[in-house]
Amino acid sequence: MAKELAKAYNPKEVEDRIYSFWLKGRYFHAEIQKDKKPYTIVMPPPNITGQLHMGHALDNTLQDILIRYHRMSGYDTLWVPGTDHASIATEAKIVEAMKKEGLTKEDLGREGFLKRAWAWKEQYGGRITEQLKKLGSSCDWERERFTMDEGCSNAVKEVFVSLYEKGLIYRGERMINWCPHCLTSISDAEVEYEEQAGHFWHLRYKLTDGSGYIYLATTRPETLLGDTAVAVHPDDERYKDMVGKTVILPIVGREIPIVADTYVEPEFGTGVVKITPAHDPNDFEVGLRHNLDVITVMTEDAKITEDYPKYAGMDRYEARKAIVKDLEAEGALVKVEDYSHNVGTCYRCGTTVEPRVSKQWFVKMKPLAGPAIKAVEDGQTKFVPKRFEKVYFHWLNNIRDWCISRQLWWGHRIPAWYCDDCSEITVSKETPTACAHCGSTHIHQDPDTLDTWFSSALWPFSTLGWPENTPEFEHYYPTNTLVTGYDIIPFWVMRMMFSGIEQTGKVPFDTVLIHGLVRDEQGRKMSKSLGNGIDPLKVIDEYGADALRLMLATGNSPGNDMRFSDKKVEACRNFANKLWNASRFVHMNIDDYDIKNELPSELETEDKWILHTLNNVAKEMNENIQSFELGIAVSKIYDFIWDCYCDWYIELAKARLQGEKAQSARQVLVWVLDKALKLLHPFMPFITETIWQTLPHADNGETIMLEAYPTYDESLCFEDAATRMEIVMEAIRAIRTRRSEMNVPPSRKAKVYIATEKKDVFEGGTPFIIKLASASEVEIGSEFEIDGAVTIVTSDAKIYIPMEELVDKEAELARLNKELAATKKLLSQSEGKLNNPGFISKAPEKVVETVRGQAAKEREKIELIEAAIAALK
RNA sequence: GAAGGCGUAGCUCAGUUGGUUAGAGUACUUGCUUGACAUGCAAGGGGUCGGUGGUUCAAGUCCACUCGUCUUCACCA
Repeated sequence: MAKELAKAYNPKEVEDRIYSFWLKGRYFHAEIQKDKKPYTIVMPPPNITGQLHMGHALDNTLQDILIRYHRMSGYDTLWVPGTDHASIATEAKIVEAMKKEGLTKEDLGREGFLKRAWAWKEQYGGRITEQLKKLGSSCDWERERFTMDEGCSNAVKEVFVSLYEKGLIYRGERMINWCPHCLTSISDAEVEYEEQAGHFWHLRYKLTDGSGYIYLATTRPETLLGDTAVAVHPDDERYKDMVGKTVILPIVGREIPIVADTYVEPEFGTGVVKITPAHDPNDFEVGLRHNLDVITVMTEDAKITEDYPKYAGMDRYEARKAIVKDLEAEGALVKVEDYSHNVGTCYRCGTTVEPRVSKQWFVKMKPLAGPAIKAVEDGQTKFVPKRFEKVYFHWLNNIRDWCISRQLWWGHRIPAWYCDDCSEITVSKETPTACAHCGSTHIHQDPDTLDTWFSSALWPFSTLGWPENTPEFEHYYPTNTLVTGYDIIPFWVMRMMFSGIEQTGKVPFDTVLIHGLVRDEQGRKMSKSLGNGIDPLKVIDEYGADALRLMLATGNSPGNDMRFSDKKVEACRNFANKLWNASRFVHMNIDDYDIKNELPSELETEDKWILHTLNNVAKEMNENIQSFELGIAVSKIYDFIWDCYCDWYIELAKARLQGEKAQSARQVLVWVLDKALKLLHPFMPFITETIWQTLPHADNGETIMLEAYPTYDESLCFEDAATRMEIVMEAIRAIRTRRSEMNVPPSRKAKVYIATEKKDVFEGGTPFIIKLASASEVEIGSEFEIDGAVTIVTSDAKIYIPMEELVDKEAELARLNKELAATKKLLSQSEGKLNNPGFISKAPEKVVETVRGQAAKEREKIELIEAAIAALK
């Protein structure tokens, strides 16, 4: 069967079949195994509105590599998948769809709307998880969770109530970021700032006592309607006498005070600021300090309220124009300047955020941030790369209270009830029937829902059954590795940290593996608006999931952004094909024989060399993966398979497969391929499984997924044989190079004379020199005198190839002299080091030894070259 | 304004705790229908590791300064 394997690897033929095979075998499923060490990852839950993009592909590839590696390494491995309800995104999507039918949320009512939202979730919510399967993600689908499922909802209520009871959740009237389009509050982290061209309107306010004017400037003249003061810096000499006086607010005619506050920068502008406590966060603070009135002048959708009939109903930008015009008419406008400034926008819809005073629920952050900072400082949780700890600390050190209420319906409803009689709040996990304070039954629940991130923050433990002390929670928590992009450290990582510590008393994971963004070929961020996003599913379709995974796992280092390019995926696809064909070669040579996956009792030098090399690769890969150097790890097995196994071992074996030692060659071919497939499996699961299943392996092995990951094996260390092999390989390369330089085609064979002191090494290597260096015959001796021969010198031999018609004695001499000079230069460098007393006394023994050996080789080589030159003359 | 990243071959990027003559992929040049693979094989050219100074026996790697570039956070109305 294997002999009929297609000439090129076709991932489409195998991927779906293999994935179903894995599912059917339930190999992804975790059952608690108390005798094994657990290894747990919780998947960052993609939004149910989402489509798989390159970011997910990268994130999940890295997780799958870690999971598969640990599963093969004997851990009780659990990868919990799931999705996020994404309150604001989902609600926006549904409202939009309803709009097309001419419906609004209010038309359906809360219940009707939620019914519709759940239906939408049922229909589309699983789309992204299906897409994740195409990547080969080996998550435990039987444990798939959703942030709004019953368990997660219980956890949310539990946490809300507990934080409320500890006084860490409060309701208060604060300045919050309000999105006039989404009609909800959003948290500080959800505001994105962008530079916008605007204007600076310079105004003058008349002092009430008629002593003149005070000059100031604003970027938002429309907020003037809500001004309740003008502020200057207390130490500003220019205005010292004015503090305490009042001015007349233009248009409105209100008399407002001039107050002194250090918030004002005397250097900036005129050093005078108009204060609108209801519509600017800084002004709000000033207002609190000076006991100013808070006058809201805008409605929720950012239109001027009925309190100002002249402008009522105008949106903020219309009102701005109208007010500027009126200011001008009144003579209050001094001048207009162009001015570019940063404006906060809603991360979801891009609408300019309107700061607004409103009653919202907040989490008190200071007491929660402290332990979260300490946990990372103490190393209970480590960031990889470490530098991202700074980002984490920066956020936590500068954190403000977290606004968690959202004026949305899709989400976890806030478990708080208000009493219509005594106005007290009852917070409870269970729906109360009466006010906890006065016993009145006239209570109503808060209409708001919680920030999506409130439930995501609990994900590492809510998915394991918390607040119940389930066996899963007991066994798999704390989780091990959290894999995510640096862009969501403030949104998510930080919140999981303080939530985990506060609720469970333990950090939620020991390591945070941070990766960068996948950018487009020109290095731009992939975005919907640019339309430059690359669909991972299309890439999988064209090149295969393994190729995509390999591309994502290599070519960049942790935490750095990477560029996507077809060329890179193509190179990875070629590697898959290379491996496929190597396996095809193995099959062609073993299928007619009885081959077991075990090493022969007698090993040849080349066998020892490949085993020795493989053994070192296994050792290093384990180290690399354990320290999260996944890209380095996979490049090692890539190089091994391509350069060592294919380009050398298979070629070496070809000579042997015709002779009497064929059987042992077959055994080694299979054995090494088997190990190499296992080493590669976490990175390229589909092709490795496919090939592995066709190879001889122990009867109990159903899947490579559950095979042991190869580790270092003392008995496979063949230092000496490996060196002997390398000597022969060096000679082969040297001969090839010379032939190539002289444009001799491989078809033109020539006899090769090797003068060496290591005769046995070259005797063993003779068949390889014949096969791989186009030699017709090899003669080995101590010294040769040959006229008109091409001369090649390696560190261990002088090689002559008699090809008289090609030999230009002069050129040959020139080349040897050049090489002599180069080698002498190297030697003088080495000797320079060795003659340096500082080097000898301070460098480690190992390094000194290496340089000594090097110098010795160089001396030897110089002797050989000199002898060759003498012979030529 | 603050913090951080990046600068290594034409291009995209590796380079692990400082330690042989700095690597890969791709592109380029040359030669090969070599019974696994042209999605391939063999060989080659191409780098003063952004610059200057310092630490060290030893610097692409550590430190200081500097130039260029990108990102995040903050922000003065």
